Amino acid sequence: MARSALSRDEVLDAAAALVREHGPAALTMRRLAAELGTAVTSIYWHVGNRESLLDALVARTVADLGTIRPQGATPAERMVSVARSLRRAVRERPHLVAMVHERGLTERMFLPAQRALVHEAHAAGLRGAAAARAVRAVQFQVVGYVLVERNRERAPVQSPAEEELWRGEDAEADGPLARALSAPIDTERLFVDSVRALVDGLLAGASGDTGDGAVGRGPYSQ
Amino acid sequence: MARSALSRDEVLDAAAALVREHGPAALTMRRLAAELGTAVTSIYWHVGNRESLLDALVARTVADLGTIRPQGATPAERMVSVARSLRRAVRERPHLVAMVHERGLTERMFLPAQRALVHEAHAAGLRGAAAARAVRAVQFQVVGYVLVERNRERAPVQSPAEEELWRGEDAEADGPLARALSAPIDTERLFVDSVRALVDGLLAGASGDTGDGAVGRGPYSQ
DNA sequence: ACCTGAACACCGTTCAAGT
DNA sequence: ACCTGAACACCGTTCAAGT
Repeated sequence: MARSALSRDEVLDAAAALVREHGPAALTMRRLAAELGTAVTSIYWHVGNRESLLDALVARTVADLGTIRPQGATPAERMVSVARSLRRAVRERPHLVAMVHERGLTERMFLPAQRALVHEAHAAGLRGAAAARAVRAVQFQVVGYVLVERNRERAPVQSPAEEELWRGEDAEADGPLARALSAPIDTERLFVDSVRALVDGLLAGASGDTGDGAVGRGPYSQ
Repeated sequence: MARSALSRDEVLDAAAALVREHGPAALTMRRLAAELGTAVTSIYWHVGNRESLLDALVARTVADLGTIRPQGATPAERMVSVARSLRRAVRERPHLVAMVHERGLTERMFLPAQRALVHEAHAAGLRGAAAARAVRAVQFQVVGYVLVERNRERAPVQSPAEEELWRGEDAEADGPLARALSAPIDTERLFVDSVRALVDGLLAGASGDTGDGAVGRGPYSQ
């Protein structure tokens, strides 16, 4: 006997929950059916096949990450806030974002953020190619950082890695360096510091609503 | 009748070839056996199971990317050369590197490069925590860039993506910006430019064997 | 030491048949 | 319109049996 009114959204919800709680490998059509209390084939009626089920899940994640609300008093602060909220959103659904990444849609996922960055770059007084360069620089930086960070977290114990480094003549001769490199990274802080430094650098000299409207010759203002 | 002397290396070679030519999905135990002209179960004798076969493939890739020969007259040039050769190595075996990434070993893969960077940072006169910060900044930048780049290449046609952006008031009001953002990125150039800018910025003011000992006037001074 | 086929439990997917 | 079980071709893996 069938349970009543299985809907496509219900299927997607259950699939997303499965991925969230047990990882992508746990998402099999049969297990999903069991979870929903239906026959495997019902799922096919609603979502076509596994591939398009994953597509839908990925599309959903892309949409979820599409809501950007920049916060802060200055364009620089708002750009940093965009970066931070993106990073937080990614960390809340790592598996799903990994699936987005596997499907090559990471950039697509960050498009709303790109639009927000364009807006802020403009507000900061950047125009034309310089604005485009700034937006891309920040975008690459943020996306790249998050990917690297995710990777570091999933990485198994790198037993030989750290110690191997100390055997280098350079590290051996420089105690503080060795200690600094062996200490765990405060990734939150490194992230914010990097983004802020980059944004400050990119906006330096641009005229905008940053206060006094001073104009200068910044590194990227050529 | 068995073919003579199947070796573990032979299995790994065939597996790597399969991944290189047809992608990771094509690497099934049965197909691999067919490719080698042996029974499926022979493969199990040599490599244990599929998981450890993949482990071996990944370990091999990590080792392949471990040979770093910095080139250039100055520490800055040599750091950039490390970044460039890493990027090239990744692009030669995208599937295998993706497998390394999936297993969370990207950072481990870049460790030899980190050592090289430590050496050059030292040669440039950086010490202690400042040297560590510089090395990590470059490492995150390079790894992140390569990951983002790979992702962009695999991404399907982003039909709504580009046009959607132009509808933004900011982009519409700024023709050069819109054109710049719609133009394809010269990723090779953007990569080298970014790395060079970062390295210059990081090394600025440090005393080292950079030639005549002249110190740059600013992070991005050409 | 190395290889083999048979067998098991699991996949995704199709299809004719139900209501 | 929606759901079902049976069946198919494919997996990875184990194991007893060969040489």
